[in-house]
Amino acid sequence: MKAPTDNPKHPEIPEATLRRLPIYYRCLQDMMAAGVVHAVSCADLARALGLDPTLVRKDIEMTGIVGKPRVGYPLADLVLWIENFLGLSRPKAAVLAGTGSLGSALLGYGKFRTHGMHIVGAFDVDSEKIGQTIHGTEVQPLFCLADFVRKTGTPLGLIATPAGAAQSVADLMVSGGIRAIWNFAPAHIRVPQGIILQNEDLYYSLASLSFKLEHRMRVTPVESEIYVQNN
Amino acid sequence: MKAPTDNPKHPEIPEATLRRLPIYYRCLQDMMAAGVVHAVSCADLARALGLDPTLVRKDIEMTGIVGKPRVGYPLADLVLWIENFLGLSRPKAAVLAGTGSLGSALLGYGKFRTHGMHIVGAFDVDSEKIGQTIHGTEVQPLFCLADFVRKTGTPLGLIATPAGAAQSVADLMVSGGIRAIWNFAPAHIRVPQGIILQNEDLYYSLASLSFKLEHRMRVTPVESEIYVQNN
DNA sequence: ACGTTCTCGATAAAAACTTCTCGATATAAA
DNA sequence: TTTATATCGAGAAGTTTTTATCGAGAACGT
Repeated sequence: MKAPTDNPKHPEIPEATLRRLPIYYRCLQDMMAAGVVHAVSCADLARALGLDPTLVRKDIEMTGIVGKPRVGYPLADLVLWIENFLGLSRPKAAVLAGTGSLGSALLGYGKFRTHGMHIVGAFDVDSEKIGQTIHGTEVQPLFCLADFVRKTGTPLGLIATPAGAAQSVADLMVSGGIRAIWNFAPAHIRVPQGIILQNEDLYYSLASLSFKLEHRMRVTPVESEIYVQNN
Repeated sequence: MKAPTDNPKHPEIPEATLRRLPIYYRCLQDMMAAGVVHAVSCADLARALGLDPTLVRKDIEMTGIVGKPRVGYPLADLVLWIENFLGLSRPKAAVLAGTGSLGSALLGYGKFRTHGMHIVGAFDVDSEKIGQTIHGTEVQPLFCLADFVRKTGTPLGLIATPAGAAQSVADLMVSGGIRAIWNFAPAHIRVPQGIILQNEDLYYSLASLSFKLEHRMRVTPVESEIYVQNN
């Protein structure tokens, strides 16, 4: 089984596909848990998720795995393949800035580890919190963040600070050489080209929901289940 | 000032635009807070967000507001207009299912009220929690949920239960006549056609982040700040 | 007052994404 | 063994979304 990343045909994965692959992944896991041992076809998966079968096939094709006509894909292989493709089995180190209620909750999410991430350091400005241990991680002073990132080579930074501090914390992370930022603060932050930024903002999400609710937007299953996520 | 919903030209707002409008909204608010009194142009906004000016103009055009050449849009008007367009100033009633750490946190988010939502009821199966008051809302038994939704006509349901309970809770909400579901449980749920469903799933989001981190995906400012959100 | 410049609004082009269609192939049935 | 059928894989067509281009109008400087 050739590593998916070696696939020479698809160096660029469409954003849309990347959003759906995790959905397939969980659905396939559920199928496996439900005792489906044999192969699974794109049509099966599409039916389970309310999507177009061709779309599912194209997405799976992107990962480079090959199926068998009339059979589909071996379920267990497919799960492992997607897991490997997304990198879920290789946890990335991450630092957390901000240890309020949200930050603490993030530290407590043990399952992150099996989903590609591992928080290795927590930082805060509050002198009361510094030195405390939250879910097994000691809180360090914020001014150590950049150095910590630099020395450990941590690629991922989580921001769970108040909105006002988000940009400066992001700058700290960038100065330490971070490669990606996952921002939970309700603030729009800017990063240099080449840094991956992903915002997790409930207010953004709520706003689009609010609009749809008022306008009784036509919502097909596809849109409602796939497209409309988390924004 | 004609209501945005009356705009006959654009009955269907693209999903992509809907994701960006809240971003503009916050940025404009920030500008106002920073003392920008006069008009703002699409170019200003685009520069502040690292987006294409034409894209911003198209999005704003969708809302139906008209600007003046060489001037732009009056800042205060534009903020109010988008607020009204998205419905943020008209809070929708919502019920919450699941009052664990996440559910409690959601009950504590006072700012939801100024962002289009107002939680009017909380539900749980845990007999220890039922009867308790969390952030001013009394927890009711889950079996009352459908009736509550029906009687009050609550349009929006939040799911913050464990994954295993998510689908059945969603079914309860649907049976009560809910119109939209905001799902925070790490589970893929299915709803009938016409029901708006929005998933807020950190694992989905983390998976795409994991992939990008491994593959050093080319990330332009646009993608990193807009497209990549919350998935 | 007049020309310059900036920005809107609209149209057109390009790109990205989804859906459709068809041939090839492996299993199952006859 | 032969035939029928379900499914993959690939290419084409259609749709949506983004980016580029252009004319018109309003403010600013001279």
